[in-house]
Amino acid sequence: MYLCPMSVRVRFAPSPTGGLHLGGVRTLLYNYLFARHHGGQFILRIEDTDQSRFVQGAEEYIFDCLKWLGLEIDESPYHEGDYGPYRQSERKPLYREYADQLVQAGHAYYAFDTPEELEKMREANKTEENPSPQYDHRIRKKMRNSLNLTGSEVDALMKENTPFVIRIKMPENEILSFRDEIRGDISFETGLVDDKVLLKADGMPTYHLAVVVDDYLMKITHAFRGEEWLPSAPVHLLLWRYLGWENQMPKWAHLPLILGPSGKLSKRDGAKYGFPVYAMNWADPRTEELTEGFREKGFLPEAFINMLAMLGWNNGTEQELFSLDELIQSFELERVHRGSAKFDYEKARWFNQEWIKKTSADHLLPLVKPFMTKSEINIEDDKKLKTIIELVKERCVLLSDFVQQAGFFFRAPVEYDLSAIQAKWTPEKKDFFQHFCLRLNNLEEWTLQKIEASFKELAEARSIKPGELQLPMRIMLVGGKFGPAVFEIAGLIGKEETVRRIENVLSLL
RNA sequence: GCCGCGUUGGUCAAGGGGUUAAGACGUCUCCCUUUCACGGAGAAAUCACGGGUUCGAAUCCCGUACGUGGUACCA
Repeated sequence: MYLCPMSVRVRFAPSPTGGLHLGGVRTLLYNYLFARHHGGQFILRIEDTDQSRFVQGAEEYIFDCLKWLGLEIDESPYHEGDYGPYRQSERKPLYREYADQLVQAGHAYYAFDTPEELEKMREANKTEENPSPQYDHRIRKKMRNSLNLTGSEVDALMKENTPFVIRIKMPENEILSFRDEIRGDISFETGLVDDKVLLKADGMPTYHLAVVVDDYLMKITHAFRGEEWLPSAPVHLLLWRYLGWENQMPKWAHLPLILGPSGKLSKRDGAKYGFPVYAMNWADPRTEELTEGFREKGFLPEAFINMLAMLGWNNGTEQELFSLDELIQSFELERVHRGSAKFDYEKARWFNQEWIKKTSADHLLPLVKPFMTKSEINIEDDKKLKTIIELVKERCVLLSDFVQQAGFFFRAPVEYDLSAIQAKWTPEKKDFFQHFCLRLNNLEEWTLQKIEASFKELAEARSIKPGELQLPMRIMLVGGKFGPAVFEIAGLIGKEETVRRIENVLSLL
């Protein structure tokens, strides 16, 4: 006998029903960080047990997200491993076997109640103080199931292919306790939990059965999921016990929720408050509704990951900026919070700004270009764009900000903030710029030093403070009150363009 | 209704019996810069409430309030 070194296997199990929202990505991220921190494996299982909710393209979307974020998967439908298949729909026959085993052992039963009968039961038992009656140990005695029917009655129903589900038989009076890695000991009274459906009438398992069977067969050691699963934990615990696998049950951790400005974060919040909720754009093929993503909004994946990781975890130091590798290195489950966190878009923007500042122009270039192209700014010279990115990146919070901050280097402004000039405009200033254009045309060396020297010389000769002329000059070159130093801009856009833009604005005044 | 989980500035949060209760975002003021940023200095702002335990409670215990989740043949 010897002890194996700890081998961690963690799974993320998205359901392909739409985009991936903040909470989902964070669960994914924490799963990933934990697995990598322990040198373990990260596997992806797809929960597509409900075919009616399955959305075309949603599975690919999940993989695209993983790719964008740079998270590698060890096993999944697309990266086969030893425990496949990894889609629940492809594992269908497996579940029936275990469900029957539970029935045989008396821990589950067949229920033939139709949706109408269930509705009737709920209606009949609904009271003022109990608006949602459960199919529990009290109610099950009055329903059409194998606990109340005789063996031959059940057989007959089966022979007629009557639709049925398999429900777990919750004990009437037991206290179940388990340990949550984040919250500590939690206990539930079994009599208060309903007889959850394990196998649906279409033969597909519910999440409850599938998660237990798959985690067992896939040898999962740690299972992290959202807090919304806490109330069904007793059902899962019982299944592990009844199936005889309790000593192989993974360690559980329930992650706190991410809240929006008013309550639970929903994709509606995005539209309402003007920030993305999904990782990447998600266009629902059924409704054609588009939900904006962080990627398209102009976030760097590094910043998105960083921001999300810090929403519910920190390493106890003042460090806030972490690369993925640093996160992997310092991530500890013990430091994940119990309380839910409210998402703050301003802080998310700050993370992105910091990441843009620390990312090289080389790396930024291919990410910025699509935003320029989208705004119909053609980039023929990548090298020039790279120089400009370096020059303006500290003024950009989102990648989309490069359009405003760098666009005027490639294309004359479409609109000019003329009011900023007109406020203090004088004939002397007009005269200054007319002469300045002449001087520029005669400048033999086009460098920012020469341009600036020429500008200041002329200003001195006319006894106008150079400072008073810089703002008009800026408006002429970029259109508004933004951008880097004016002479630097003039240097980069070239002599002809500089003169053209000045003359153009002079004609407008 | 019942059950679960939670609660440190507006937000993210450190601190887990003795602290002037860190830090960051945001806000405001000032400096730098005659643009916008970046950078620098500073300010306002917090232990949900009520009871215990203790010499001493943000910290431990019990209530209450509030928030949030579950209570589906959804995950």
